[in-house]
Amino acid sequence: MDQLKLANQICFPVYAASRLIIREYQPHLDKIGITYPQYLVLLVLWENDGMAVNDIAHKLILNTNTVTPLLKRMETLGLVSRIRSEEDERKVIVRLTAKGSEMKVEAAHIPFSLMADISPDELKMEELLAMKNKLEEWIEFLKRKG
Amino acid sequence: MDQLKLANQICFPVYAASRLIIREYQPHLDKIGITYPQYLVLLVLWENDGMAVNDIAHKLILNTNTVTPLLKRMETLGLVSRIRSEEDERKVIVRLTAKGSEMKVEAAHIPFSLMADISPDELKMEELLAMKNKLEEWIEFLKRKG
DNA sequence: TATATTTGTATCGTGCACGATATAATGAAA
DNA sequence: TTTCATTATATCGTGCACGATACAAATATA
Repeated sequence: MDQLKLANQICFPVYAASRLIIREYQPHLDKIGITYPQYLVLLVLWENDGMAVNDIAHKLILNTNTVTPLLKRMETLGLVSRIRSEEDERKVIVRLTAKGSEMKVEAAHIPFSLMADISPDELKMEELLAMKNKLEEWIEFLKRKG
Repeated sequence: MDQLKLANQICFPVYAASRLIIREYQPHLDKIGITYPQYLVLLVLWENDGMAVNDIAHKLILNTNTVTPLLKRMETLGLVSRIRSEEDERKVIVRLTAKGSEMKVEAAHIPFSLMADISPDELKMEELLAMKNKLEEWIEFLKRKG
């Protein structure tokens, strides 16, 4: 094997898998009218409502200049409210609306449907979990050095 | 266990890792003036010059409506030529220009630099290779069903 | 041969994703 | 308290990424 190309060989599969997985999410998310990044924001807020823009960006490892317009679109959809904090007027606090909260019920089936969609018989659950753990280890490293 | 928690999602680490890795490529690619998807197209053409748009898209698991404008930008940069095939006038054959070919020399160091950047001591080479193999197995499954 | 279907590429619109930059609020230092 | 650096968010421009759609060339079918 050509060791020189190891980096390319390891990085392309991550990039390709990411897009393929998001493609699998899409039909499920279409039914409730949101995108994958919007779904991620909802996951974060369902777990801890009322976060600042920066905290959401940090959770999702995204830049704030990606998250700000994303949240504006979600505000237009009626999923969240964006209200400037009174204690610190630099911060904008993002809260779920009733619609945004209630969408959790509609989305409850998605992780289960997804696992059925994306988990091949050849790849056992333990293998996926092992890969998840290795990726998270890797992400922590990349975040520290970035 | 709450399935709707970010930490419990298997797909988010793949999505996040993909972006973090591309961020690591960026400074290296900036030096030669291309983006990560453009670099992938060059990798494909360096290996097999003179491919149709569709074949490049298939190799990169991208839609042609992503690849067409990508190739047009690369044509503007003087990296490739796009010439309609004479045997089959539906096809557009993409070939490296002299500049595109020669860029292989400038890019030769990137896989080395990248491995130094992205490979933490905690994650051994064999573990990265094992993850690569699992991801490729997964990708094959997702491609088949998509 | 005429018609229908498939194939290959391109166009359009929307939504990320991010570097560069701007701006106001906060906090620290002189 | 004035000045300076930092923090939090927003704006702008460029480049993907993809669904929907269009269209011409090639192929299959009647």
